[in-house]
Amino acid sequence: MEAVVSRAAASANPLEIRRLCHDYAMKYVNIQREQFKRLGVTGDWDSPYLTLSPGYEAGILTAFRALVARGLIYKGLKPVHWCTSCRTALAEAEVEYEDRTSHTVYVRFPLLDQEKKEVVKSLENPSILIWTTTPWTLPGNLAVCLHPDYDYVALAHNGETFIIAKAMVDAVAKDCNLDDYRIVKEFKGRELEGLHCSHPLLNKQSLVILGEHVTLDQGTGCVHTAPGHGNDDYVVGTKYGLPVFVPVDGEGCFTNDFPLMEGMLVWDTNVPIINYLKEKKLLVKNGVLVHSYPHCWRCHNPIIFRATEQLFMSLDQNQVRQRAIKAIDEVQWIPRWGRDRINNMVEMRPDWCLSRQRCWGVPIPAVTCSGCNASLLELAVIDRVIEQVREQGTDVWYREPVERFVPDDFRCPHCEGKEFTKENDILDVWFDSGASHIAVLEARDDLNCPADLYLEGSDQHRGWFQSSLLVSIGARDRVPYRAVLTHGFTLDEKGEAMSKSKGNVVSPLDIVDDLGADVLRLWVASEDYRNDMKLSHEILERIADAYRRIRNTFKFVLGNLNDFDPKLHTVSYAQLEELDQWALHQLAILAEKIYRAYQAFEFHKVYHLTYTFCVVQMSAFYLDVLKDRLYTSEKNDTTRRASQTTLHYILNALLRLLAPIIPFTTDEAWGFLNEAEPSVHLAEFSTIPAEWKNEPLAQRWETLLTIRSEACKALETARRDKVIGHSLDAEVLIKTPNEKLYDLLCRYLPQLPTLFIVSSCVVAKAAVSDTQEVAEGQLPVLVSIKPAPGTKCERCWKFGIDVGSQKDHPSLCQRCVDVVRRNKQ
RNA sequence: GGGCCUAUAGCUCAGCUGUGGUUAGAGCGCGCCCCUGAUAAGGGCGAGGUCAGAGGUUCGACUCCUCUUAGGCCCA
Repeated sequence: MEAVVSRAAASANPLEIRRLCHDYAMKYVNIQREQFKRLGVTGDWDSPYLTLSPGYEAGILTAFRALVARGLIYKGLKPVHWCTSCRTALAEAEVEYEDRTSHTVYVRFPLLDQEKKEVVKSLENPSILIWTTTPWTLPGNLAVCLHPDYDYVALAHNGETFIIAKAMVDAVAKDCNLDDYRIVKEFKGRELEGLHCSHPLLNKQSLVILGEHVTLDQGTGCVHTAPGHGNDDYVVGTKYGLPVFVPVDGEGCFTNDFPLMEGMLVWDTNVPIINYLKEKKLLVKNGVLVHSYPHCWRCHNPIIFRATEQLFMSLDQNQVRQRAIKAIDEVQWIPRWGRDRINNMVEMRPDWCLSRQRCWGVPIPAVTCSGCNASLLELAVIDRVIEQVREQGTDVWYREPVERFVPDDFRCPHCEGKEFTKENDILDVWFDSGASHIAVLEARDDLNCPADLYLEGSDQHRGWFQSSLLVSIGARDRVPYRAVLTHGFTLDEKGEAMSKSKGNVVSPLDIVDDLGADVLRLWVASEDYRNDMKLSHEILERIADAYRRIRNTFKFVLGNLNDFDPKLHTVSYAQLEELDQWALHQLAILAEKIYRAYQAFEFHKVYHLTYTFCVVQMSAFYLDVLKDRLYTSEKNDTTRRASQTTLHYILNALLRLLAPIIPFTTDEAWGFLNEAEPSVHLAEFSTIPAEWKNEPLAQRWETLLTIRSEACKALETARRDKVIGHSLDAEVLIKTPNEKLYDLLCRYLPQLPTLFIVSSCVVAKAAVSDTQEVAEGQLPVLVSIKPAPGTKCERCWKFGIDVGSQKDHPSLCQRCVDVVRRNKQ
């Protein structure tokens, strides 16, 4: 962001850049806030915590102060991108890659102590051959790095021996015109660890070390290593305890650490160095190469890697690392492998480089003594900074003179000096976010630390989760969170990452515009977020279908509750039909499973459970069967009111259960339910009465449903044979040899036509032989279909022999006649 | 190259979790049919996987181990 803003305002001062960055950030804060609202995200939108607010900034510095007080902050050298003409460090985003022609050199590093290792003892004038495109970094050389597991060879040529990687022999021999060479020895890289070579330019030694970063795509497999001039070199050098040697100053000129060319600009030394190596017979071959090389985005000059003083948080002082690793096991990681992921990262990571050479951020509250040039981090100074930042924000550091932050009686502890200048660097932004448990949780009365849950994508095991943990352990010696949940990433239909260049990006905002926020939310809920989630046209289409189905179920139930007032018409549980009790049993089971799924953060199970419930239990069975009762019974008939009571319970519970997932739809439906709470989001998950769960009843009904399914199969056959069209055209005959089944069927005989949605049913005993064909595991029943006897009642559509028995209602069955007559009264 | 993760029907998920064992389940979609009093709806029936691939352990593996392939996140 600072780069974007700086490019727009070329020659702005720090305060101006900071103002532009602030406005830029606020613009996106507001955009994002509106987007979150549109997505139905719950939040305290009027008082978000913003890392750029004065209170938060003071919190960041409070965290930093605690680390200083515990002795965890130190200065060290670390290589950064450095522009020699701008005299400044560059962030990754400020580096642009352009083609550049570089000098390439093959240089021999003669072995000094070949007698120390058996494998090289007998070699004649052995040296390790390196290749580099930056000859000017050779003065900074401290080591030669080999891969421990690669094969290396000793290649004899003209009375001397070169050591290079076996895989590179052909390329190197060709490049260096080594015609008749012989391979005299072969060994693994690790066998040479600890040997010494003579330094090509300085009167010192170069250590042979091992590193996994060594590659075989270019060079010799032996890497010239200058810890002050490269990140890999720095990291591997640190492992071997090598110093960070930088013979180059801020203007890109050699210091007196390389007396031979002291004061010369590094770019001007490549040729002199090559000539010098030639003289010393150390150069095997030189050439040129066009390759992509980092340049400064501002002045377009090539940049260098140069170690500069940076501020670090130590992880091994006070055993921060060990304590963090111990603390990781106090946290619940969801999914569980998150523990291994962050554990490995904390175990392996280097000390945290906290300083950045930028101006948009929280300034490091250090002062430099003008007398002795010592950089000072003093608690007394930091406290004054915190105090003023809390009131005025961190601009105060840039706006006010240093005297405002240094107590009058303060003297440099090294030289008693009393003149100081302010530090220019800021803190890493990961420190900003990593301090939220101090800047927010500790600061707000309505919040507590540790937090119940941190929730982010799995990339944050290296980001926020880790920075929070390290700041928290370092500054407070406690975990910042009790649980950490991570989700995967959204991928395209093939499971590949979305990117602009691939053109497979699907914007969530477009989905919201096309299908609505609840459909997008339903999709999120439907996927198992613990893995990566695929998004495609088909998937969205499926979800939109499912959404409509759920919404339609709400609509259907609401329509049938139109004349139902729960206060007046509710029927007691005991008065409900068994079918209704079955439905409430199913609801109770569903609610139980959903509670469990929510508690386990398994939202996709909530989706699948409710969706299947709406489709299978409700739409395809209960609601379908209920239509006869709802449409043809007398308005105030107890059984009709019983069905409405049940529907009311079911919808009420469903809306509460789905409110977190489809908040807009459930709240809209809730409005028609006339409940006490004005919004479903103010209602709680309902407690399901214990009596609703009725296992014996459920088991009887499971059998009935199995028979129903047999009946449906038979009805389908009859439909195919043109015996019937609608199921109400049919009479079902069920025969079974099984006593228990027969008794069950007789017991429920009056209800069977309703359950099967047919006009009549007949149950009969069958001989055992009749059902021998029935496969094992299936119920021993035989179902046959014939057209229902009688004529069709105009009102309830059922066939009956009693239709027309009343002269004043020639097209109605007796049941309908009774209802019609009573309604007239 | 390293750490961690994923791979079950067209789609989304079950199953496999330190406890391997009859014909691998569901819903959607699809096909065919019915209905028209949930209608930019509703109902029924049906066809689809041998569990990414290879090898191993075992009497027996989707389920355990190894490798390979494809993909993801984070590093290098």
